[in-house]
Amino acid sequence: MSPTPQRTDPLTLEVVDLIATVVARYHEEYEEAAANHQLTGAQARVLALLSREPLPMRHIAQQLKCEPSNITGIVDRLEARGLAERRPDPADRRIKLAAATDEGHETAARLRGALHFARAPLAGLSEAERTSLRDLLKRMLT
Amino acid sequence: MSPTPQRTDPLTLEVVDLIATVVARYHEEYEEAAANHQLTGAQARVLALLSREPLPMRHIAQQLKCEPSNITGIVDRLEARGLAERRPDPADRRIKLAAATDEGHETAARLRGALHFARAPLAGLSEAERTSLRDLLKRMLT
DNA sequence: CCTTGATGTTTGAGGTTGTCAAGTAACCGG
DNA sequence: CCGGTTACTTGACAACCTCAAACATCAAGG
Repeated sequence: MSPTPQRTDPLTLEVVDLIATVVARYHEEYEEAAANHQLTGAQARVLALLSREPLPMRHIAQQLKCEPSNITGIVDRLEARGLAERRPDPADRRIKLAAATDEGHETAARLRGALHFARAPLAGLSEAERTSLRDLLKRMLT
Repeated sequence: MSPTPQRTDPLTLEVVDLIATVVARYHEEYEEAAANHQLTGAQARVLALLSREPLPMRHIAQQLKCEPSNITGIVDRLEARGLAERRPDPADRRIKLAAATDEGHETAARLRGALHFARAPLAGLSEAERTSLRDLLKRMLT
């Protein structure tokens, strides 16, 4: 479908494999941390967004790359648990702003802490190594 | 919950953020590649496993870290599409070996190709950089 | 003002993924 | 051959996700 040259040398394949492993482990730990707080992965992701600032439903859907109607259900469940609430947008009555409640903010903060712990493998690297890793990842992300 | 020292310096947080971005992008592209072949992410992951070798249902569940009963449905759908089939294990009649059909192997191969393309950002790195990245990732994964 | 079109959210149907508990079939050790 | 374990499937249920349709609201033009 494309004449783009692709790297298939052993080194690249090895790096691709390592990245796949990192991705898999990251996901496991994220889901586990969410489950420890009685949340699903999707609920945890939405709550993390809302803990930064209230957002219109549509914006949440864009961030999560899914349909807005999907967000309705997720926020419903967060609301039923008292972790989020819907507020009117003073400037546009069509919009509903989803916002974290006090309890939601607390839960989000605990989750963030758990994630830092989950990401602890970085602790095995020296500062110079972390700098190097940062620069390489930055370049990879163009 | 734990006295483990946690790194919260700006550099570590930056790396954590970059990894989160890599994870998110990797996932998007994987789901997109799967969708291009009329597969869900879970189906693509199972098919990728089966394209390497036939596996007992239980082993698939262990690799995917889910319940075996979940695999039943996924293999059912792959089988309905003619991409996989169930074979008896000659040594143990309790076991059903899920295996990719010819068409399944072809689909898996096309998927792999699409993924290599999706992972192309690595192409922006020199060989020395890829080596460095490989070693850092290896160390991160202990 | 009022109509027309676009936007934001929700609802309902339907499919996939996931869990758990129960059931069936087959292996294995005593 | 019996009892316990193992492998898979089934059924019930919840969450996630998409799509199409409905509804309210906004915004612009006649």
